[in-house]
This record gives sequence, C-alpha cells and structure tokens, in this order.
Amino acid sequence: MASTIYDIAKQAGVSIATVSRVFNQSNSVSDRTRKKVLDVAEAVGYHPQAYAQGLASKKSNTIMVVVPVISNYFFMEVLGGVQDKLQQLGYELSIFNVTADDNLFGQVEHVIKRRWAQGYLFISIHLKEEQWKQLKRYDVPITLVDEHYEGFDSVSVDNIQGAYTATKSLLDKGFRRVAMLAALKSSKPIRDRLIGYKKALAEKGIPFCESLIISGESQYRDGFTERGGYEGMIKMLNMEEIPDACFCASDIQAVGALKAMKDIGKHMPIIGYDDIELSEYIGLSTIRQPMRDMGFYATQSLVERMRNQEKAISQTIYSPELIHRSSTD
Amino acid sequence: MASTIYDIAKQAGVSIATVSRVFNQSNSVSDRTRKKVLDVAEAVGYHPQAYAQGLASKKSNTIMVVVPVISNYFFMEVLGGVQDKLQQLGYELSIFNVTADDNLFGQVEHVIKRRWAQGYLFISIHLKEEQWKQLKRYDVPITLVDEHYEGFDSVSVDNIQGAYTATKSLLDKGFRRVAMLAALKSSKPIRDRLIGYKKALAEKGIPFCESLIISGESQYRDGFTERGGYEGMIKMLNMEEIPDACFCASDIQAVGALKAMKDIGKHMPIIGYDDIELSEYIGLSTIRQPMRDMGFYATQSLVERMRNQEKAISQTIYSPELIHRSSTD
DNA sequence: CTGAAAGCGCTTACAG
DNA sequence: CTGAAAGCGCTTACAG
Repeated sequence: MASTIYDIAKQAGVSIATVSRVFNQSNSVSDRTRKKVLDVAEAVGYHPQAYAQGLASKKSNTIMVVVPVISNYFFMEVLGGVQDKLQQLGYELSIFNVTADDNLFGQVEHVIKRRWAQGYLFISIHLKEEQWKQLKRYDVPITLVDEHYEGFDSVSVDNIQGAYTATKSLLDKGFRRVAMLAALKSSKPIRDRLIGYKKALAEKGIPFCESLIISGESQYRDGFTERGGYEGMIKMLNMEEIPDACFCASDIQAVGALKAMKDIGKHMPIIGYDDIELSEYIGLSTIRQPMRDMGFYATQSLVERMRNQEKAISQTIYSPELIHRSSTD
Repeated sequence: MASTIYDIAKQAGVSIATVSRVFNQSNSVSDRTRKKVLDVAEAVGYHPQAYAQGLASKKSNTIMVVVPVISNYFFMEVLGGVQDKLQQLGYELSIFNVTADDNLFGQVEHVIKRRWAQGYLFISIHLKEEQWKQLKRYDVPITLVDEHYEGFDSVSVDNIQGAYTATKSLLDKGFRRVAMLAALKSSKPIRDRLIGYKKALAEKGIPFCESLIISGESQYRDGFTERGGYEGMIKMLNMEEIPDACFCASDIQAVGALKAMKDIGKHMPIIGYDDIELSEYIGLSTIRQPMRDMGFYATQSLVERMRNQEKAISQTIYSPELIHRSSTD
C-alpha cells in the first residue's frame, strides 16, 4: 500500500531514473519501457508523492489562493473563475485562509516562506505599500485580485467609480437625501466606496452628511451580511428624517435591507453592489463586478508569470457596470 | 532570500538538529540556544519548507477537503464550519476540486495516493459501495460529509426524512397536487429526496404522479441554481393543471421559483431545502440542514481519527428541521 | 534511450 | 540538552 519509485523500478526491471521519467512525461523513454513501468505502477497503485517531488524538483505545480474569508459571495464567485481556468491547466489548487484578527502581514509572509506553492493568488488582501514592497523581495509569482499595487500583476474593479455610479444613478432620479448603507468602516472596499459616494454628491452640489452613512460594527465578514443590511436599514427607517434612497455596499446587505423595509412597512429605492447571481431574481438594481471573469483572468495572468518571470507587470482594472432592475423604480 | 536549516545552524553556531528542534517545539532545547536560533531565523526570515518537512517527517499537518463544486451554497456553509474548527487546531487547509465529467473514483484515488494530506474531508462525494471499500484499503483518515458508508466516520443529514417532512407539511395544509421541483435526477440528494416525497404521498394515500416531478437537465451545479428553479417553475405554471403547492429541492432553486411566479403572475405555496442564510430574509419556509455544524463536527471527528486511528467509527446523522416562514402561508 | 549518483531540506533515532 | 549521520522519495545533470 506504500510503494515507492524503488519498488516500481525493481519490479519493472529498470532504474528509478527511468520510472521518474515516465511519470514526468519525459519523451526520452522507449514505448516498451514506458508501458512496462506504467503497467507495474498501475498494478500496485503507485503515484509519485507530492512532497518528495516538490522537494526534489523545487517545484510544486500548486497554486495557492490566499483569502481573508472563504464563505463569502464575492470570493465564491471569484473562485469559480479560478477553477474554470485551472481546470484547463492542470495545476493543483490550495487555499490558505488568513484570519482577520491576527497580524495579517505575518500570516501572508509565513505562507510564502513555507513555499507551499509556485504561485499565489491574493484575493482581497490589503496591505500597506511598505509591506507589498517587502513581499516583492521574495521574488515569487503573486497576482492580486481586488487590490492594486504596482509591483504585482493585479486584477481589480474600480470601487470609487462603482460607488460613484450607484450614487449618481440615484441622484439622477431626483433623490436628494441619498444614504449609504456601509459595513465595517475600516474595510478597504467601504473606504473606497465612500469616496465614490461623496464624489457623486459633490458633483451635484449636495453637502455630505455624516448621519446618512450607516455603518456596522460587526467583524463577521466585515459586516457584508444579510444581518448587517437588515440592522442598518432598521436604523435608517427609524431616523427622524428618513432618507429618500439608499446605496447598499453589497447585494447581500441589500437583501437584508429589503426585508427590513418590508417588516417596518416603509419603502425606499435601493441599489446594491456586486451583482451576485441572486440579485437578478430579487429584482435588485446593482453595480456589477465581473467576479468570475476576475478570477479567470487573474489565474491566467498568474500562470503566465509563473512561466515567465520576466514578462511586464499588468494592471487590469475592470469598470463596474450599472445594472438596472426594479428595486430602484 | 533562500536560507535553509544549514544557514541558520551555521550562523547560530549549533547543529541543524537543534535548529529543527527549535522549530518543532521540542522542549529539549535550552532557552539560551532557542533564543539564539530564533533570533537568527528572524533576522534572515527563515521558515522550514513545507515539502521538506513533509517528506522527512512523513506528516504534513494538512487537511484536504475534497469536493465536486466549490461555488455552491451548501459547500460554502459547510466550509465555514470546517474553518471555524481548524482555526482552533492549527492545521493547514487544502481544497481539491474533483470535476464532475471525469471518472470520479480515479480522481479521488489519485489525490489520496499522492499523499497530500494527513486527513481528508469528503464533501458530497458519492461513490459506490465497492469503491468505498477500495478506498478503505489505503488506511488513511477520511471523514464523509453528506454521505454515508459504514467504513468511515460520517456526518450527514437524513435526506429522505427531510423531503418527507417538507412534503408532509404541505399535504397537512390540505394541498393534494403537491409537485416537486427537482434538479438533476441522477444526483444523490435528488434521488433520496424523491423517496421522501413519495413516502409522504403514500402515507396520505395519494398516488404518485410522474408529471409532478419537474427535473432539470443542467449539469451545472447539478441544477441546484436560481436558473434551474426559475425554469422549473415556469414549466410548472404552464401545465394544464397547475399544482397546488411545491417542494423545491433547494433554497436557491426556490429563489428562482419565486421570481417565476412573480413574472407569470401566479402563485403557489412553496417550501425549500437547506435554510441558507438568505432564506430567513426572503421569508422562505424550508428544511434546515445544519451545514455549519456539519462542517465543524466533521472536522473534529477527522482530527480525532488522525490522532487515533483506532477509535470506533462514528456515524452522525442530523435530523433536518422544518422551518416555517411566510412562503407556505 | 538508460543508469549511477548526488542532492533537495528537513526529521529523528542513537549516542553522549 | 546537543550533535553526527542516516533516511524520507523523488529529480536531474552527467555519462554512456
């Protein structure tokens, strides 16, 4: 049950080098020999051990995805794209989940130092300029998704523009008191989207009003949850002067907001952010992020870099798209 | 940038064995020595390489999750539970995604033979009795989630009972023509749920009618999608005699079904299956599967087995719970 | 096309 | 508490 390359070599009457060659698709093996080796291997159920191969070859054929939260719609979609691409290429996928509470950079550095993979896909990992620079020194293929740093290939969506577009679409409909249902204030997407929101207001000459920003304290998924949206909307509907309309920082929060409005019996137009598959089915207007495409493309970009460290760094920035549905009618 | 245990040993003035001991938490190292080693390691940014450790120790501290589809609500929730548990334990998580089209058993066998991990969590992997038996021979810790085979620890939910409960709840309300919005007929959960559905009918003396089973052909996520539900419900609403009520095979399909009813302008009570987080927010009655708990508990069970191969095999079967909300009012 | 041999970077008895 | 040395299961020049 635990045969090694030596067992196969002995049984097939060849050297271990030859067995190794057979399993490495080397073409310098005669068909006869190859067949003999394969037959024996098949019979005893032999496969090269991943760790031994990794150590000896200093390669691993593994791509590692590094993310803060796995159970999250955005990540799930991006990952779908990653898989689609990987399936074509024959790499193995590994996922490393960094925990929010601890020293983020330390965790990221750790996983790289351990050399688990040949290439890394960082999804929604936000570091400081200084820290990216340090990572750069490891000289390992890394592609960033949902983040931007000029030293690495990256694939992202313009959050500022997306929030701007969402807010503007509401303002253009004539609403003045447009609220923003945010999540954890310190999170990167919220910070960016707040900028876009303010920009749209400024353009219309509407003064920014702090009280129209409803943010949550929950650390769980940074507040991008149904519950977060529900609670935020409840607060909003209890304000002395209820907003005219609302820009929600994510579709999943909008789902909660919709319920809150129903429960309270008051209604206002809302627009979400992401365009998860579900949104079409609940008639939610939103800002589409091409999540699947991002995963797909980022993976391609990473693999290209793994094959050629010298290629020029590419920054891909998708423009978010306004999707109009019934929630803003 | 690529220091090994030798570099650290030399710089710290000790042997490589000592360096190794420091990184393996062995307590037979003096505090002075330990500090010296740690200081040097910190300075040069050293971490043991995963592959070399794995090969030398024949252990890997890695748990691998094997699944058919990653971007799927059920899996996402289960994985959330897995992570919660793993975080407490300090194992690394790897995910292996088997593709639907190919020879499933071959893929599963391959990943085990490569010895990527010390323990495996199989989620929604359905094999034949015969194949499970073969896997058993590898003598590797495996825990099954959403599947049952007496040779391995398993954590599952009684699908037959769940479907029975759902269908019965509709029949008890007085509906006679209760349809089932299924997905890919050949999928395991559908087969089981169909049994439960029939059982409930039989109990009430209602003859089973093939035309009330609406199944899809889509391979994508086995048809457990919003679109699948939407299309199924459209079909149903176009039948000459529209059913009185409908049991949907998953919440996500129910979301699609809800939209279909709205679009067509006809309505019938429906009940879903899963109780994904979302369902509470759209008022969907459903059958709750404790997905997070299943992941959590399965991980615990797996780790216990990894630590003690001799422990008795445990089969945990959760009873699904009926959650009553407005969609069946 | 094939083999002998060194080496990948660790761990772990075995001695002391 | 510490070190010398063998071994984990492969890959890969180097020779032939």
